[in-house]
Amino acid sequence: MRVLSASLGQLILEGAQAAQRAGVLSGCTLPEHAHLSHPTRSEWGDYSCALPLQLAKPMQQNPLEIAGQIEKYLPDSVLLGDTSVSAPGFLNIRLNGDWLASQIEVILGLGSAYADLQYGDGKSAQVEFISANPTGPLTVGHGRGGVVGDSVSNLLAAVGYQVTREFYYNNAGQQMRRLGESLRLRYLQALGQSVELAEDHYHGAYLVELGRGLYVEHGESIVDADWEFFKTKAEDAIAGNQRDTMKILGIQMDVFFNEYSLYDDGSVDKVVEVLRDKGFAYERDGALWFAATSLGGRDDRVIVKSGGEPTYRLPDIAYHCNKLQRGFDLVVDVLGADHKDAFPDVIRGVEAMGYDGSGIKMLMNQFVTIKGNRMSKRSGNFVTLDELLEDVGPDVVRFFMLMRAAGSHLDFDLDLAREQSEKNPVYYVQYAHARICRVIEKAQSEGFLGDSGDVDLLCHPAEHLLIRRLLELSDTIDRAVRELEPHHLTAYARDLAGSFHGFYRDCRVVDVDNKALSLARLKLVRAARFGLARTLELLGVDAPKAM
RNA sequence: GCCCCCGUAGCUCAAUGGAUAGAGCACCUGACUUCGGAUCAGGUGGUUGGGAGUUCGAAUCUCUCCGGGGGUGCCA
Repeated sequence: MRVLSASLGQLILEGAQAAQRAGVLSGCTLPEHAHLSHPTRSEWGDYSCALPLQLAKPMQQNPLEIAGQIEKYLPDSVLLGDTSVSAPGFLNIRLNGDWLASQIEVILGLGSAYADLQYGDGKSAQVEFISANPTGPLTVGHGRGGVVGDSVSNLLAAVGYQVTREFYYNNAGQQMRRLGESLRLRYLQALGQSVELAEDHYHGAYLVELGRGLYVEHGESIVDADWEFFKTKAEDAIAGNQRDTMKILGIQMDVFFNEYSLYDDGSVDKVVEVLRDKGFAYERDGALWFAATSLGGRDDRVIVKSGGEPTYRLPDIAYHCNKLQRGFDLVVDVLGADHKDAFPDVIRGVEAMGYDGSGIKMLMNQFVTIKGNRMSKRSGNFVTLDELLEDVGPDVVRFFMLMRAAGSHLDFDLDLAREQSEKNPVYYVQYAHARICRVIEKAQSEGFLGDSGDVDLLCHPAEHLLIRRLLELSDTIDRAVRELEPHHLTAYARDLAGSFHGFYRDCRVVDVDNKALSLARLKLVRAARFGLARTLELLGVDAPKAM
């Protein structure tokens, strides 16, 4: 399917070109795209375009006159219904009702993939998200990144990309030592020893439980084990817990990329070697520095500490080189706000290594608060994603996380999320789907079978609006992919559900006294089911048949 | 100090340089004895944090100030 607003914009540009050729508009350069919007008043049609206003200056002509000429020279197209011009210079378009009705058959023919696009065909994309250290349960912040990353993955697949969902398993480095030490101390506490955790240890209750568990299992036999033993115990338990949580949230990773492998296969050493050879790395104060400033960065960065241990930046660069070596056309890093500043340095590192970093995009998501409370993992004061999921369920978590632009702070409204009523926007959308299923069942029970309906009978404004909305799923997918902003889907889901509810009120579907119209409307209802189910699928939210 | 993100209705947030800035929640008033009322229709509610600038046109772009968050580690 094609993006409707883009097709209309193309027609308008063709009209402008034709008017230029006819000499009624001056021959200035036209923009590549004509932007369309939905007008606020229904008498202005389905779409309006401000192109004439933009052209007024370069053309040295009155915008209303420009709009009139473009209207006159619009090419013949089945898409176009009434057109009009309004002050101060808008060109308004109403879609052709017959064409709209005919699109129902197109949707039914294509099924739930009807709105998919093809511009990613033959390309591959990798989306890295969550990538939590195995040092504690997933937080609601990880949940946001997870839901955003998973939906972006769905969206990329919907435009044709072969998508790999990847979790960077960050299990080397100093944090893991702290984790091992923390668990060792918790175990010793379980033995009754009076030892205290240091400030930079992990204080969460989950390690207390793990420590007790180790005591129950091993007694005092591991009292002399070192931090690495405890690190492995903690890591295994926590990673398993994280995967369980992701499963509940409906996230299925394709690859768990292990940081250790970058050391094992020499990738990390290779980065050091190449950066040294190219003069992008130098020694100072016993440490190895990456000369980020020579590549436009603000500060040079340590990549190997004076003790010989790499900082996180070094394996990060190696990892991103590895992504490009695997041939991905598009790489998306879904990062929390705390990792945002490190991203440009990684890209500089990748480019210093000789790769083209332009295909690597960052999707930053701001932190999440619940009822206004900040959460911090090291202090142990946080609501886990597990707890949130148990409280309100995965559908509500996913939908709420996707209601906001990723870059906006998200204040999770627990009271609203717990509300199982009309107040909750998730149920508004799911209810529309359940209602659709019920109408279809009702129609079958009343003997409306088969697909003989004639869609030409559908000419009610509420029907037209619903069809238009269904077609706009392509626009929504296109925009969400272009901007890497999956939250457009939740807004669309509410609009589409609203259009269906409006249609349901105005247009009775199952009417034994009007079989022909009933059969036609039934087709529209089935098409609406594809649209709503697909939207919910892209969001990762269940589309229930009853609720 | 410096860098980045955010600031929009009482609350939580939308809005691709375009028309009278939109939804949901809250509050108020209504709706088919028929397909699910978890719905629908209407109302109240705004100096888009303040100020200046660019533009025919600014929530959107620029500058400045204020407020919130993040970063500025040889932590990740």
